[in-house]
Formats: sequence, C-alpha cells, structure tokens
Amino acid sequence: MTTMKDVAKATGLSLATVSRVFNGSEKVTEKTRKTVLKAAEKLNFRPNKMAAALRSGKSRTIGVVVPIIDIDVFSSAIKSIESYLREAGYHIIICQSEELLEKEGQILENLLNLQVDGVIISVSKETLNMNHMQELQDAGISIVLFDRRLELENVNSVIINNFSGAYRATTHLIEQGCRRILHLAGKSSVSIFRERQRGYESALKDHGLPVDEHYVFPLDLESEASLDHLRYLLQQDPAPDGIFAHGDYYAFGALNILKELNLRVPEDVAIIGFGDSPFCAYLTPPLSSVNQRNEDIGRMAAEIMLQELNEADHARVASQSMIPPEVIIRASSQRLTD
Amino acid sequence: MTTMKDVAKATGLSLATVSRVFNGSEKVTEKTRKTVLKAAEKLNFRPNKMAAALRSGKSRTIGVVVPIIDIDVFSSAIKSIESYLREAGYHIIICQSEELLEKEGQILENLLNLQVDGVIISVSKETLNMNHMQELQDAGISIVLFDRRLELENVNSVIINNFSGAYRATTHLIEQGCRRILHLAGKSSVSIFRERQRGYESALKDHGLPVDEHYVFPLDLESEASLDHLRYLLQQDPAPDGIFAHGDYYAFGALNILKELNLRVPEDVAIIGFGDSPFCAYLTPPLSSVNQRNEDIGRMAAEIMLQELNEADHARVASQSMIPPEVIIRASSQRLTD
DNA sequence: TTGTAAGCGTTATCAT
DNA sequence: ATGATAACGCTTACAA
Repeated sequence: MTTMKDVAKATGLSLATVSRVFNGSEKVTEKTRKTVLKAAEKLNFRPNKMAAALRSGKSRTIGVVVPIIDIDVFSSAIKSIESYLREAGYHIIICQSEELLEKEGQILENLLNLQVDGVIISVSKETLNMNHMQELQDAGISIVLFDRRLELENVNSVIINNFSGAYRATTHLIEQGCRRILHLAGKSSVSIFRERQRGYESALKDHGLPVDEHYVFPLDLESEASLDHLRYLLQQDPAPDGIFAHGDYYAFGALNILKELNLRVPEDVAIIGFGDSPFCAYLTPPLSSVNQRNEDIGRMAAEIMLQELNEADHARVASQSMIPPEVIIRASSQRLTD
Repeated sequence: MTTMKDVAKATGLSLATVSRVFNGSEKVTEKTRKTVLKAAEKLNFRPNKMAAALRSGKSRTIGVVVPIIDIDVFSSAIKSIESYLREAGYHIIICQSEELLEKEGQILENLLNLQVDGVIISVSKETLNMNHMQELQDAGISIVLFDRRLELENVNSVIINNFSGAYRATTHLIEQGCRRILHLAGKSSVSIFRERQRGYESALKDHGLPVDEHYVFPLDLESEASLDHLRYLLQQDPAPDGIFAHGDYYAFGALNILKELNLRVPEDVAIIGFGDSPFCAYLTPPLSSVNQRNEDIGRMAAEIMLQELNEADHARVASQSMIPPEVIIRASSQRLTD
C-alpha cells in the first residue's frame, strides 16, 4: 500500500508538503503540486481517510438510524440523505433499530465509538425521550430527528405537517362537493393521528360544515364488527358522500366495502387516503392520497445536518421543520372535470 | 474525551493491559479485568474504533453499493444485509450509483480510501465488467455481487434463478388448466429476461405444449399500437387462456385490458406476473406473481461476505449462488378450489 | 499475566 | 513555500 511517505520519498519532498497538496492547501507552488500529483498517480497512491479522520478528529461520517430500512418513508428519506450528504463529501452508516429502544441505544453507542460527526435518526416507537442520546449531545455530535419527533424535546427535527395534510385533503373533498365526510381515524394515542383528525375537523369548521362525532370512526380492519359498522354508516340516510382515511390501508379497506355495497366512487362517495403508498395508483379506481414527501424530509434533514456541522456557533436554537404535504388527486376523489 | 491512556493512568495499569481487556484477550486476570472495567465505566470511556481500525488494518466496515436505495429489491436486501452484518460486528456504508458507471467508479474508489473490508454491490445498468473493481480486488477487498451479475466474471454473486421462477410460474398456469399461455416478454438484450423466457418455453415443452412464437410478445406499455396488438391476440380464436408476464407492471397492464375486453380473470384468462411487487396484493383481482426473495438475497450476500472475510485461504473459487424464487398464488391465477 | 514501545497514515504546529 | 516532528488513540510484538 502506497502512503504519503512513499510519495514524499519518490518526489524528494517532505511528507508535510505532500499532505498539503491533498488538502488543497494554498501554500504550495503549482510546480510542486504537479510533481506530487504525478508521483502519486504513478505510485497509485490513495489517501487513507481513516488516518486523516483519526488525526483531524472529523470522520466526515454521518450515522443514519431508522426502525426498518425497507419501509417506504425510510428508504426514500435515506435515498435523498445519501445523495445530498455524498455531494457534500460525507458518507453515511445505516443502522436499524427494529423499533427497539434497547437496540437503538446500542446503535447510538456504537456510532459514538465510530466517531461519527452527526446522527440523523427516526426514533423507534419505544423511544419517548432523548435520554439515550445524552452522550451524543455531550460529545457535541449534531443530531437531527426526522419523520418522528419527540415532543417537548429541544432538538432539530423534520416532520411533515399532519394537520395541514389532513386539512387540505378534507378541503379537497369539500371542493368536490362532499358535505357529509366520514373520517376513518387512527389511534388517538398517536400524536400524528390526532393531528390528522384535528386537520379534518378544522377544515369542516372553516367551510361551515358541522363536525359530527359519529362521523369520526376508528375503523379496525381486523374486526368484522368494525367493518359492519362502516357498512352501517355508509347506508344511513342521508349517507356519507366522502371519506377521509388517516391511512391508505384504511382507504383501501373502505374502497372494497364501497364496491361491495355497489356505491360508485367517486360519484356516490369520494375517498382520499393518507401516505400516498405506491399501491394507491394501482387500485380501482386509483386512490387519491396525501403525499408525505419522504424525499423532501430526507433532503431537509440532511440540509439541517450540514448547517449544524458548518455552524461555528453550536449554541443556536433547534429548528423544528414542518413540511407541508401534497394532496395527490386521483380518480377516487375527482368529481369535477373543469 | 477519555482514552485508554486515561483508564490506564486511573488504574495504575499499563495501556496494553487496558487494551487487552477491551479486546477480550484471555491474558488478563479476572481481577484486573474488573478494575479496568470499573474505571472505564466511571471515566465514561468509549473505545475509539477508528484508531483501532487504523492500527489493526481492519475497519470492520462493509460498503454496500446499489443503483437506488428506495427500490424494493435494494431496500429489502439492504435491510437483511444490515441486520446480518451488524450481528457479526460489522457496520455498513451505503452508496447509490444512480445507475451510472462513472459514479459507481467514484464510489468504489472512495470506499477503498475508507479502508472498507469488503464491498457488496448490485452493479449499475451501465456496468459491463469488473474493470473498475480491479483496484479493490488487488487490495484484497472481498467483493460480492447481488441481484445483478456480470456474466463471464469469476466473482462471488447471489441472484435469483430467473429460469426456475419462470418455469414454475408457467407450470402453475398449466396446472390450473391453461393450454394457450401468452408470454409478455422483456427486452431480449437483458439476460434475466432471456432467462425468464427460457423458463417459460421449457415449462411448455416439458408439459407437452407447443411453443408458439406468436405467443411470445414484448408488450410495450407506452405504445398504443403494442397495446392494440395485445387486444388482437386476446381476441383470436382459440383465445389465450393464460398470461405469464416478465414483470408485474406488464401483468397489470394486461389485467386492465382483460377487464376492458370483459374477459374474466382467472376464469377466462389466468394471469401471473414476476417480481411480487407490493401492489400485486391490491389489484382486482389480486395478482399472482413470482417472489424474488429479496431479503434472502441480501442475507446470502452477507453470509458469503462473512465467509470471505473469515477465510484464511483467500484463493478459493468464487461462488455463484442462485436462489430459487417462490410462486405466490393469488386470485388472478387460482382456478381450482381443492 | 503485565509492561514497554514502536508503529498505523495522516494532520498540524513550529521552524526555516 | 517547505520541512521536521509531534501527536491522534489504539494494537501488537517483544520483553519482563
């Protein structure tokens, strides 16, 4: 293996000068630069980044921690994090917590040992606070949370604006002429689901529509009784003419029931989901949904990370970014043909 | 930052002894082990893995290179590669080639500089040979190819058995009573598509069915003329009673045309795709498909990598693993109810 | 079993 | 602008 020392020897220059050439330091003559580069080329020299990292104290490595890699939101985010950080000369180490707090802790410890410069993380469902990240913070390692935020914690984070996504989706249905909109709600213990319900209710109010609590229904796809209740709701008079589901799977379930009841979509009932899962486009009819802009989340997380890393003043206040989602309109909710 | 030196000083022991404790070396008394561990705990010592890597020459880092992260096959493979290698004490650096040979080259060079112990890679579409990996090989870095193999190259690889997947899918259709099976073929310039066609033809022959070249049709979803030809084929007399598509998107396109022609699936025409994309389960009717076992591919790639790394004898012959795919039967091809 | 000391390949601080 | 040299934090002969 060729080292800088070898290049120095070959050129008759000093190790220090060779190093300067590869650091892009200004303090070298064009002539010596060329000499060094040529010799390096000939000797097939490659700079050992680990040695550089050890000596300089900066590894130019960012740890990226997610619950599971092959979930849409994470793989998309990782995709843009990778390309954005690589552009900036960083590389990323990927780790999966598998939704386990303990594993997440081990991973963070490991990343600390690996001397990462920063950590971009979407915390596990078990993670309720930043306790196990204290050491990272103490070590001055920049942290950016994404997709899932820890409430009450003062740390950089990037999430989508669930309220606004739900508000827009509901507004869209109203604009399509819906007046009795059912909300297939998520568990109220989960904050993002509460946000979605709030957005739904806000949109109704803002458009002068009544908020009927019977129209907020936490559908359970596994329970036949729950599905029966949905059937019941859909056959009332007056019947619902719109459905906003807190997740695409629930919209899909509702769609099947609508077909079963011979209700036309979107003529009788317009429907929109949340998440814009890849399968939405393949349903019959294609399902409108709220796109969470996963790639944008990743890009923004990476951007904030780079700012952190370049910030001389490390004491600046944490940024809490909310990305507004985008309503993707497909046939399931498209009534007007203007 | 606490170093081993500090721990040594605190315990009155030598740096070397402290190091031995953290290497799990047998040559330490239980007593000193405890002393060291306790002091380390108190000083909040964390071993600097980069320093260890530099000194020992083993980074315990594996580079994983894929064209794009958020494509199903890659994110699933990465998922299992990560969990398998982490188990073994390695961590992975993820890089995206974006299907560009040049970028792939830069990435490999970078990984070399980062002193990775091995590289698991699914090469870009532009990559036709191992030229740009020569340096890695020369440096003794283990390489495992997955999902896409380079023909004629003697290097470890893990791919699915496209022939057998197609053979099984076709056989399944035959078992369901199909006798005139259309094959929506892929570009014959791509080896895996040729393999799938070979499997289809072999299955027909082995079951005493004729191989009609008019029944092998390279559907182009973008071309109305091509779609028209499919309509034409489906309305011949006798009409095809089965379709095996080389990819799920093509099966999906065909499915829509079948609906349009009021042909019943699977009663009139049974259909099966290839890839088992997530959307298959959501189509109406749900689409049968050939599952490529992406996670298994990743796991096996990781396994082979670990073998390589632990192999004293580095000169062993390259392994070319072919994973048999699994036929996932759904309503689109399920005729018999036994 | 423990200690001594020489690196691993860089970067960075002084000199010159 | 270039050179000499001391780190960075650890592993590993070799010695004790």
